[in-house]
Amino acid sequence: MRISQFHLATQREVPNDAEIVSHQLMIRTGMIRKLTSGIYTWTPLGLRVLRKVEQVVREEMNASGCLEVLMPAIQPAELWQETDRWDAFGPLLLKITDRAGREFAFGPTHEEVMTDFARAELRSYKQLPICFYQIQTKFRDEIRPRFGVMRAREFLMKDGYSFHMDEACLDDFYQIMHATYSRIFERLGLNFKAVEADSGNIGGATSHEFHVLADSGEDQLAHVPGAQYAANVERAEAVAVGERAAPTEELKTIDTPNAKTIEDLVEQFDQPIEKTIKTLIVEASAESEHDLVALLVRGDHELNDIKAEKLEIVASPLKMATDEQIKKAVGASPGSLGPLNLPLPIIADRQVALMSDFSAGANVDGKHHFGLNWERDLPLPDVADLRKVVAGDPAPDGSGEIELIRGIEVGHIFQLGRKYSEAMNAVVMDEQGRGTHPAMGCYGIGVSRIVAAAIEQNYDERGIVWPEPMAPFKVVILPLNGHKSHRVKEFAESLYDTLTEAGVEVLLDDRNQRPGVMFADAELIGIPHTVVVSDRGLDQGTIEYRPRGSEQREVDMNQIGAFLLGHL
RNA sequence: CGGGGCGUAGCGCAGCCUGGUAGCGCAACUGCUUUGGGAGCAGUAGGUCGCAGGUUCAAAUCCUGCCGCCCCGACCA
Repeated sequence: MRISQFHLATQREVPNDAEIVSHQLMIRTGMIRKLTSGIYTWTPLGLRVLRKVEQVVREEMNASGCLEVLMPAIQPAELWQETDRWDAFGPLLLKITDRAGREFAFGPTHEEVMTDFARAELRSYKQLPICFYQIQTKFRDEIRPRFGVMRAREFLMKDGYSFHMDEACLDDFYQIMHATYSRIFERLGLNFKAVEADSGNIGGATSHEFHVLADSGEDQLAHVPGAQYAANVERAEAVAVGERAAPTEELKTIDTPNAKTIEDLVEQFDQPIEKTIKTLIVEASAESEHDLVALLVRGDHELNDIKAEKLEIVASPLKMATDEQIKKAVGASPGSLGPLNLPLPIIADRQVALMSDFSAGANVDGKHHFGLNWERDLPLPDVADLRKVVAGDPAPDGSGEIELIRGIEVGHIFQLGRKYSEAMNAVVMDEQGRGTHPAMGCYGIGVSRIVAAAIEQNYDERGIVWPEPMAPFKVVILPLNGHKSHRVKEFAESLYDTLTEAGVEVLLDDRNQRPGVMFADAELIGIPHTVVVSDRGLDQGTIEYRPRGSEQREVDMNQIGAFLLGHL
């Protein structure tokens, strides 16, 4: 491609709404342009990258036996009503009405459409297992779109769905998909990690996420360096450490008029934070016959919302009680709550159950108890895993100490089970001629998000440093003063022809720009291999070769073609 | 949705407080010069000042309403 024939639209300045590096660079390189909040145009440059990712995904899915389809983006409300997700999916679902007043949604995911397809197409166990996938535009009316295509409302996603006669078969295929995903991210040249995950509102039991590792990632991951264990902190099990020591202190009630937080208590009363208890009041579930529930975590620990709302007694989604609710139920303010004489159901974190001689609010404003001990001063409440893991915690599999890192979720695989096949009555005949609801798996990859995630992981002060498999072009040729020097121009043209004929994606900068502009653009858009043709070099019989992100060197002008072909 | 901020040329901004000719940098266009790190000079073009009302002799500027966008929280590929 000649730049003069291309639409290269780089810019020096970035719009002030671009917060993170990938968003800034995608705008500066001209890969994307915003149409409106969370909705972007992919320019020719950006689309080349998007297609690269898409193609790797497609090839690996095909290689694992999956079959590509393309399903409608617009889906009728009736399908979503069958699974109760028309309402349950909430405002994330973009709803559309046609001229006849019929309701539709712009698909945020395709379980319903796929299950509908399957119930029509799949009749016999002989057709199973089978996996269909598509690469298609989705729309989720995100509460807050941000970071460019990283969290866009409209985005490109690969979603696959598999069907199986039994769980064992599903599990086997799930492992295949796990391996397929790993190959995809390896091929793309990304530093990634697969972690145990929470399955969220898609449903299902077993689930893994694939994360591109980057400090700007929105997700926190718990892993053990050098070992197997890795989980999203949302999900990571917190193991209690140690044993409960025997009481050594007397129970005392102390006036603490100025201690409204755990930090105050620690500072003003010289309490070790590991000896304090944080009492959080949340709304109870409708089935529980309570209004509120108290959750206890150690003072230096944080409540894990996901774990909490999975408890039967706790309302889901989790809702913290208001100050008024607490005042009414307990008679004290949030700064003075504790488990002793608390007129609410109580659930303690595992670690809390091992504490002794601890302090907590007295449920009277301005008073705390010190020297509290379970089973002496108050009964041990129900115990559950409630807290977020922290660095240094032992991994639940005993493999070592947990370290926390950040990642960008780019893939998610689920074992859905029979949730959708039952809800939508998809039935296939088994070997005995009995109708069976097939077990399903579901496998997503955020194709457009991968592009942004790759940049978060691969850039320097000059621009993007594409992993070679994602680069929009492999080589860029810069003829310095090519419009003045015939031999520079001719050499560049001839090299361009050689590489093009060899099937290399090569960009020729034929814009008559000054060298600085050419270098800056080549580096900004992150082309892996730059070739500089100049009079200076030709005088010495050499061509300059600059791999993006490492040292340049001179190559014999007669060898440069072969040299490049050998390096690509 | 709650809290905060911003809408002036393609992009980044000033002007608004204190009403009176709409301005700067980058980008764009023309010419000349320049050519190994985002050039210089000269010139040109480009604006319903987010929209609608109101106040006023006069509104980018003051008032009211609406719309859009961004940031902080809950959601997700």
